[in-house]
Order: sequence, then structure tokens, then C-alpha cells
Amino acid sequence: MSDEFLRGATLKDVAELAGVSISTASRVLDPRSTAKDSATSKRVRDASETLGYRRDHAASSLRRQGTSTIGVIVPRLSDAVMGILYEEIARECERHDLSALVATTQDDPDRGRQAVRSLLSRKVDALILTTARVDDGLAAELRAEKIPHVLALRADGVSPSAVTDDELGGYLAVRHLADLGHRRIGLICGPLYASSAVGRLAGSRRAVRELGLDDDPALIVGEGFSVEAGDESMEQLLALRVPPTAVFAVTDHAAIGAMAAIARHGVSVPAQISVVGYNDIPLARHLPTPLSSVRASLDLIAQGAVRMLANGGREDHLVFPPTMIPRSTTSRLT
Amino acid sequence: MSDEFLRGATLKDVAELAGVSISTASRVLDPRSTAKDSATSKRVRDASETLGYRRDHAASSLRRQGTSTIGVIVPRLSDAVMGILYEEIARECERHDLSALVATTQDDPDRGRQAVRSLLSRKVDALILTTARVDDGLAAELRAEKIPHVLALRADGVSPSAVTDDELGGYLAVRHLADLGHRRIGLICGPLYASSAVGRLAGSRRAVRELGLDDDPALIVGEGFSVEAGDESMEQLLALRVPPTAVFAVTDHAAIGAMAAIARHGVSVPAQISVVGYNDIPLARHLPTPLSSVRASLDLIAQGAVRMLANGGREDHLVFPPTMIPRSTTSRLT
DNA sequence: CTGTTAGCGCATTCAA
DNA sequence: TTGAATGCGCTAACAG
Repeated sequence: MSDEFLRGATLKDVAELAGVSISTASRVLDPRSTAKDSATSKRVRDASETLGYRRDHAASSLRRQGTSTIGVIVPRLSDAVMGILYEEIARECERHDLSALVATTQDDPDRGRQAVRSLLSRKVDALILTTARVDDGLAAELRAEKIPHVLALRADGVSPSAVTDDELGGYLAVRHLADLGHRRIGLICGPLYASSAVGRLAGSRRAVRELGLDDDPALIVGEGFSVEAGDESMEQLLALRVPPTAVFAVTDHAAIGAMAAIARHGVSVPAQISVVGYNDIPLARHLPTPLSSVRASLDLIAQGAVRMLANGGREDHLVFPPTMIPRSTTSRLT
Repeated sequence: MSDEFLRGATLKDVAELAGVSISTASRVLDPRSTAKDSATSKRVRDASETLGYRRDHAASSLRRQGTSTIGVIVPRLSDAVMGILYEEIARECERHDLSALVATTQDDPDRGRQAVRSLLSRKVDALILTTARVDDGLAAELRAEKIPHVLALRADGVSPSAVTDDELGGYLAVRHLADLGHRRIGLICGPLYASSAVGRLAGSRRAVRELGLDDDPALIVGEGFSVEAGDESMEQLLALRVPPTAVFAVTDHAAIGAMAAIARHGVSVPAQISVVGYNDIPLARHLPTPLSSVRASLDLIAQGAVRMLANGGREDHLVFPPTMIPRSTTSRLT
């Protein structure tokens, strides 16, 4: 084929082949306009086709201000929750004729700023951050610089956000365990820089108080979302003089880690210890012992976040109610 | 602050504030040149700092041909293996002063082409695909159009690639089970459009033949990488008149699904059925029953793929040897 | 509806 | 070392 294939055909090439001016070609090929079926229009499209023309995204977005793409910042992609959330966001973007760009931060505030810079340098129209920290003013800076953004999954109470009602989720989890007769419930918490972790803890604490459960500070452990964190935290709980009969973990991964620790100690789930996770990732229902979990609708969060950006409207703070999904890791205290 | 913060300061703004020409500012701020400490140089950097200048990636890459970014195509990001692999790729890109852009395909060839177009339209310098299919000529098309690319994880035997020795991995898995005395081993396969799945199957078949194991076609089932696929496949295996005493699953996720099915049938792992997975994802060692798995070095694959692109060299076909990691889901046949 | 013209922000010639 | 000028590929005025 011609070299156009190599370095990519330009609008000029297409225009020449179709025998029209560059601007006509540009107009015909404009994805926003509906396809006309005039003769010239067809010639241009044919030319574009045979040359394998691809609009230069850089040049295009340089000219018109705005790229129709939104930047997404996540702590990591190796975490199923974040992977799923990002996919949902990308999917929703597509529906709005937007594209998505990701950057990861490893939950490091510095890398968070770096990610913002990098995405902004790619001229994204707006940002979705899933990395908001209560101890870091990144969102405030974005507000100060008037950079359109939405917080997802984790909020800061100020910037527009789409989250699940983590407080309610935490409450439901402990409530479920209490309904099964458990009075001594371990809480495996996430990092307190994440509003989601804080909310889940607050909710479970409320349940403990309201229901008059065993309120022992030693039952509150952990500060990570990961399998490893859950594993270690559970070890602490099992080392207690009086271990809990049930555990609520801040994420499904932490719950899985907790179950690993429990298994190592020769204790059985749910016969001796009940476990509840959070997020209801697809894996949860397919574990050897299907995991009871609080379902957070990542799809709704994603849709909400993208829509707030797309509509430009002020829907401000979306909060979706979670649902307790009982499975096989929770049972009545005997 | 000034409006520069809003729409982003340009090189012109920086130059004016520093009292130099645009080209001088451009040169000083060129990330490739080492930082000079002349007076002007410092003034420019200060100006850039106070204005919060961010180079316009679009304009920059429009001018010089090339964006120093590579496009990565994965089937999905909700799969831990792909998430991890992408993160490793992004990390390695950073080391080479490159950036990475992802696109997902859901393992759909059409969306694969779409992803290529989209990435190419963003003028990536090269592509890494983890979605190569033996039944689809996408890689061949890239070769025809002379688009620099490397296949990772899955290869087509022609385009440059970085993979693990899947054949060997499959062999090692079955070999491990045979060493434990198992003679009737179930094979939960992946989709045969993926070279990785084909290789693992071939390797396990070789082991079956070489070691004179029970060679029953009914023992070969499945065609998916997912938890669900593993679950369903295991159901088939358990429905056999004479079920296997051990199972090798094409991925850890499939293995987890298999264990879920096994548990539902009240059968125990590894006492009654041994299970081996593939990839050794972080989760594997943290399962209630730690999963025996064949470790594939995703980091090496990622590094290899990026380096082949960065060095531009012809390292062609990198194959990394996998390692069998025995844990608690496999035990001697009693 | 079409073509002409003028930049978008930047990197790189070329002269000084 | 610096600055003036040019154009990357494209879209948006504008005028016909």
C-alpha cells in the first residue's frame, strides 16, 4: 500500500484523493455531524476509507479547545474493585461519546498530583478521582483551579461526588451479624485516609452501640484494603484472649485474607467464625465458601460520576444505598 | 490567581513572565535536555513554576512526530492478571521515560480493531497487545502496516512477543500432580483462540502421554479463563462416572471457580481432589486453602515487551520459564 | 454547501 | 546562547 498507511494519511491526502478542499473533508468526517449522503460526502468517505485515514487526535483537540476525554485516577488497577470501576466508567464514557484515560497513584498523594498533571497535560476535559484522601487537599486544589472533577467511591464532603452510603453499609453488615446472634464482632478497617473506610467503620460502630454489642476497642484492627492486610488483621483478632465470633472486613479482599488466617488456625467459617466483606466483587459468590458481602453498585457510581461531568449539571452529591447479600460465610451463633 | 491557572498557562505566558522568547522557554523546559543553571534558565523555570505551566501534550507531539507513549491493549481490566500486567507495563514505561495508554476489548476482535484505531489516532509510538488471537489476523495487519508492536502473554508465532513458556507450564502442572500419585487428571482449558490456553493444554497433554496417565477425552473441558468458567467446567468433571482425583485449571481464577464447585459437592480439597492453577496471582497464596499454582512472571513479560519497543532492537521472541509453586491445594493421592 | 484563511501550542529550523 | 519564523494536522470563522 502507499506510505499513507505507514505514517498515517492526513486530511490533506484524503481531500486530494476526493478532489475537495481540506475543510470539506474535515466537515464530512466530523464525527459529530450526521452522515450526509451527497455525492461529495460519499467520495470523501471512500477516500478516507481507502487511505485508512485516522483523525489525529492531538491536532484535532489542539484546534478546538477540549478533547472529549475525561481522566480517571485510581490507586491501582491490580485491585479488582478499581479495575471494575474503571471499566464501568470507560463504558459509560463511551455512551456519552467520551473517551477515558487512566492513571494510577498507588495511593501516594505525590503520585496523585503527578497523575493530575499528566492527565491535565493531555488536556482532559475533566477528572474523576477515586483516590480522595481526607488528609490531603488535592480536591481542594482542583476546586481552587476550577478544574472540573468528580470524586468517586471516596469523597471529601465538598467536591461533587458519587459514592455508596458507606456508613449504612457498615451498619448493615454488623446488623446482619447481630441478627444472627453475634455479640462480639471484630472490625477489620481500611486506611482512615479514605472516606469509604471511615464511613464503614462509623456505620459498624453505630450498630455496635445501638444494638448494645460488645464494645471492646481491641476488636477494631487493620488499616488496609488488601488481602494481606485482612490476613494480618485477622491474626491480631485471633490472638485476642476472647476472639470475636464474627468479623466485618472493609473489603472483600480483606475478608478473603481474614478467612485465610482463620483457616490457618484450624477454625472454620462460618461454623466458628462468621465473615462479611464489602463490595461484592464477582469473585465473592464463587469462593469455595461463598462470601457474604455488602454490595456496592460500582456501575451506578460510574454512571453517576460520568453523567455529572457530561451534563455539566450540579447533581453534586450522589449517594447510592448498598445492599447486604448474605451467603455462606455467615451463620447463626450456636 | 490569574486565569492562566484556569485554562492552563502556555509557553508564551511563561516566556513573557521570564522576559525571554518562546523558543528559549521551550528549550529550557525541554524535559530531554539536562537542567542548566544559567540565570535565564532559572528565570524561565521560576516563571513556569509560578504560572503552574504544563506542557500541552497535544501540541508538543503534533510538532515533533512521536509522542513517547505506547498503547496497551488488554481484554479487560477487571481481571487481576491483566490489571497487574498493565501496571507492570506502565511501571516499566516510566523507567524508559515513556507513558502508557490502555484500551480494552472484552476479547472481541472488532473492539480490538477499534482499540488499535483509537490508540493510533492518539499517535502512540507503538502497541503492546495482550489480546492476540490465533483465529484473527490483527497482528498480521499491524505487520502489514508496519506499525511497531509486541505481543505479550499471548503470541501468534510471528510478531515479536514476550510470553511465558505455556507449554512447559502446563507440563509442570500435570507433572506435579502425577508426582503426587494422581493418574486421572482433569484439564480445565481456556479459550483456544488464545495461544496461552493452547500452550498450557498442549503441555498438559504431553505430560499425560509421557507419564502414561489416564487419557480420557472426557477429562478435557472448559473454554474460559474466568471464575464462572472454572466453576461450570468443574461441574462437568464432577458429573463424570469416574471423576478425576486432580484438576489443572488454565488460570487461578478458573481454579478458584473449580474449588467453589467442588465445595458445593461436599468434596474436599486437597483430601479428595487436588487443584492447580496458573499465574500465581497474589490472591492465590492468601486463599483459605492456599492455591498451588504455576507462576508466570508478569513483571518479566512486561519488562521484556517494553524493552523490545524502547530499544527498537530485534529481540523478537522472549519466552520466560514458569515455575510450579506447590501449596495446599495439592496433596498425595491416598 | 464549499473553499480560503487563520491560528491552536509547541519544537525546530535558521540567523544573528 | 538566543530570537524570529515556520509548520505539525486540524477546525472554525468567514466569504463566496
